[in-house]
Amino acid sequence: MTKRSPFRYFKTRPEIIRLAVMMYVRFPLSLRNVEDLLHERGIEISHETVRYWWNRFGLIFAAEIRRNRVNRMRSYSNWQWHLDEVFVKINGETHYLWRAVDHEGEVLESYVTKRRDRKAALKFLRKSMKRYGQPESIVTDKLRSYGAAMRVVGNGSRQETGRWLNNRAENSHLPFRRRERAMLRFRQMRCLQKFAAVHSSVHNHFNQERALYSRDNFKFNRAAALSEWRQLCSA
DNA sequence: GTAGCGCGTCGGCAAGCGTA
DNA sequence: TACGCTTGCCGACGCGCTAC
Repeated sequence: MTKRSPFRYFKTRPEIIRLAVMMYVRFPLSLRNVEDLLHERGIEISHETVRYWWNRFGLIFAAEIRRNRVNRMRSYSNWQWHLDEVFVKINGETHYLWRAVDHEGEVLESYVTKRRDRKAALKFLRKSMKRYGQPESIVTDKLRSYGAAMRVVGNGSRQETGRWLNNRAENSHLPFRRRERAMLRFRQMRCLQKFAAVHSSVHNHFNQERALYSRDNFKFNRAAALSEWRQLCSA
């Protein structure tokens, strides 16, 4: 069975679509910023087209990035997970974005809920464990919903809590917060869920932790990530 | 200090156009 | 006819300015 290209029917070249989606998701740019930057390169499209592409291809690209990483045997570590949640306002209503991060700072899972209770924590935990399996230990803040949910799934003994232990998860919110600020706000819960999922995949893909490597290594990894991005959905 | 206002920018929607 | 894409507009919100 031959796989049909998701770019079929599109008038614009796939590399331009990939570029626009990468600009919008990876950097704190608005739809209109992307429109203007592409205009500078002689590409005439409207901000609505950028939104249309990102809606159409965001999840497809994110899924392919995840698949590629698994295929390259970059197994997601189950040694230690860090869980944390942040407030996100949608039309004046508080929602919660839950995140699971592994010990290397790689975002494993993002999930949006309206509440912060045991039920929400349980749903998030089950979703993460379904995809990545059971971790050896889970670091959380002192929100009691985590403990209650972990007792339900039978790994209550693996929980570690501490004021500073969870900085890794807290730090993972920073790029998201920067992005949220640029967008000014999210309008819908499903939009936030979608953006969080795609943003974490793209952030994982391009995040080279430049401080930990030599300049040469960093440049090599960055070029490899970009080259891989340019191949997305090209098969 | 703060309340009110106007402006600019944002994402999002609906309708319609152009093209294969 | 189906689909990609544009246009025009909307409501929400942040920010700066002004008056009190």
